[in-house]
Amino acid sequence: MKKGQSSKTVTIKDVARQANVSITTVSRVLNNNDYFVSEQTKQHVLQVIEELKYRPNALARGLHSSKTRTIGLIIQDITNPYYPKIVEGVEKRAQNSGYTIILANSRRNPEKTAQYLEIMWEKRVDGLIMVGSNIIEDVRKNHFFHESEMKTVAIGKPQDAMLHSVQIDNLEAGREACRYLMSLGHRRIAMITGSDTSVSALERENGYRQAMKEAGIEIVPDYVIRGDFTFEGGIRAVEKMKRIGGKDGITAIFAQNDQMGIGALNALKNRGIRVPEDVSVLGFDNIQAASFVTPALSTVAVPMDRLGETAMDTLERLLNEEEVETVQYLPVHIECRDSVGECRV
Amino acid sequence: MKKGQSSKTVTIKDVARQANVSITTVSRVLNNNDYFVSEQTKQHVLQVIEELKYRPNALARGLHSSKTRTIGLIIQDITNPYYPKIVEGVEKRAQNSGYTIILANSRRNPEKTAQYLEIMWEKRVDGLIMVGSNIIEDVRKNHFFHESEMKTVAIGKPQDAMLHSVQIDNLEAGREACRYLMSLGHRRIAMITGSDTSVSALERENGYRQAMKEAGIEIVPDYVIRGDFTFEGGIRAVEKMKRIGGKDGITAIFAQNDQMGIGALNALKNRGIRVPEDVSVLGFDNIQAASFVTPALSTVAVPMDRLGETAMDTLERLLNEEEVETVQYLPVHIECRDSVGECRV
DNA sequence: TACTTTATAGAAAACGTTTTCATTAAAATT
DNA sequence: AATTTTAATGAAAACGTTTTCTATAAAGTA
Repeated sequence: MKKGQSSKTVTIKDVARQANVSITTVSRVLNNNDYFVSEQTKQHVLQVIEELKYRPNALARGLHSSKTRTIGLIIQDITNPYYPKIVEGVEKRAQNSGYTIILANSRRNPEKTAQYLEIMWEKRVDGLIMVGSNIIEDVRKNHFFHESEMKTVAIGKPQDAMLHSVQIDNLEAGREACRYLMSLGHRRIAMITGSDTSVSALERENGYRQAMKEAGIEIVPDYVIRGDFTFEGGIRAVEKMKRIGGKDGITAIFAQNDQMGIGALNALKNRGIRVPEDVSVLGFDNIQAASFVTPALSTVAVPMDRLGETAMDTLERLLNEEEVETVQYLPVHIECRDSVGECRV
Repeated sequence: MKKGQSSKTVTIKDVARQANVSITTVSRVLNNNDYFVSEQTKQHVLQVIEELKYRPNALARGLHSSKTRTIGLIIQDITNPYYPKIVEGVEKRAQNSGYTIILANSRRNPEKTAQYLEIMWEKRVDGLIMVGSNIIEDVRKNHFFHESEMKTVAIGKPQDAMLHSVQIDNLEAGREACRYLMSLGHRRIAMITGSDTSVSALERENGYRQAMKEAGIEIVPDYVIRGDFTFEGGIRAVEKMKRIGGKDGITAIFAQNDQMGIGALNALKNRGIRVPEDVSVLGFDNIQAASFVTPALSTVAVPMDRLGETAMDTLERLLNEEEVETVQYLPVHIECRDSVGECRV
């Protein structure tokens, strides 16, 4: 423990001293505020900075400017295969433009969301991206969210039409999915819904109902089974279904997410029902596991990476005070794999 | 756009003025530095704080104290099902003790890692958790990492024995896995290795070799097939295997991660080889998809959440200047599902 | 030549805290 | 009653930047 050489972290002062200029000048070359500093001094200062490996203290900077180049990303549950892709999308664009992400994983707990918002406010994040209707609502009602007047973009459908958002059109997606099944000859199409608190779930269901109606097919109430977005929920749903396949059984199952779709696949295997020969199964989301299972799950592919990327792009434009359309829809497509086939009856 | 009432954000000054005390006093009640402030004033100030919904500016605080209550979490690829659980583990503990996470997703790019480290240094994170040997090495060699003298804990095996780390014992895990298969009567056990740059992969392989040796079984070179930790790699590996099942074919396949294990499952189905009747398949990691596939994949379960939690706990103790053992091993266990059975030949 | 402009630079205030030091009033001790 | 201790408070410096304002010297302009 020697005394003299305490390796203090190098500040702008050190650079100034070493370069024989004022800190003002250093600050100027640092910010490239070409505000009048001679090329010569500039180069010299730059060299000293390099020598000393000086990096400005972001706290000091932020304190003064109230800009932190940090954004908050609030999600429900990083463990859900749906989210990591979104996170990556956001992260990609964020890093690209010099923003850092504070990750807030609410674990579906509104209280945690509130805590995180308070922290985001304390840390003066420049903006916020939030994913999922629940979160969006939790945030919208929060005091500190309003206090901060944070620029925000939602991934998903906000109640408040004023909020900027990036979404997929769940109704249209449900409709298309259903039409796709009908185009293969299916008429007796069952649906495993999402949890009844989910807005997306409801819209997908409406899309399905609408498509059926348009095709003049009456929906047997038994064909719509409440699910909960879990693997087990998918299994239970299939167990509840009466007749599957055969002359007047269900010929196709449309699950509102892949987890349930995969659950359905497993339950069908257990009941000795072949997919897609006896019944087709269509999922939603296109998580990685969908391509791992056998038969590989056909699904409505949500562009999760693009959602993240677009959200970050939008946020950035908001932060730059540029105009952006309030709601942006991203297209889905149907990823055809092995679990959906033509109707055989 | 009225002029007078610009809703300025409320600072400690506002609280002080409103409460008719000095900012020193406010600061004192804020920090609960029970340094001499009368109960009465304290309550009064607290009330004003509540009224004004005042929250201290973390930047100003951090600037003064050089403590930001923020940690950096550097991972390779959030999209890989292995990581989200770790992230959640870290996040859980972090939030619990008032730390915020800056997420750095390096996307396997050393340059990005370097950029992130620079930012972490600029933002004065208190500590760092890094996951995976590559990352650990990239970080270890980085200038700003040393500059910052950041407290760090690695998840995985660091080259530098001085670094604190939380790990599983890959060699022992490989050994146990292999012994488990042998205990079911398997002798002709193939291994699909991980990428050859991975330290863990090498150790798991060594464990396997050691177990085989201990049992006096010679390893046919053909039985060890280079993989790359991907689903497709698992498929290709199985395609390369000559005899599987039957009198003197391979009776068990030990894949070094679940993705490859699942790939193997698919390839075997394609070749018309039954699992586990003809051949058993054992994976590694225990990702969610392992329980989704059929037959459900038996696997060496890595406690990913615990790794994250323990890492954060350790980091916290480091930050509190407490003593912590340098390396901590967490136990794995074998998750028995359907893809492994007794050897039938 | 005398005055204005312009390029370059620095001093000092500000950002919102925490902390050190000083001050006062009340209480305790002599 | 005079002194010391202690409880409660505030003023001001510090943290590391950016920015505004001021100052100088060189270069143009009249």
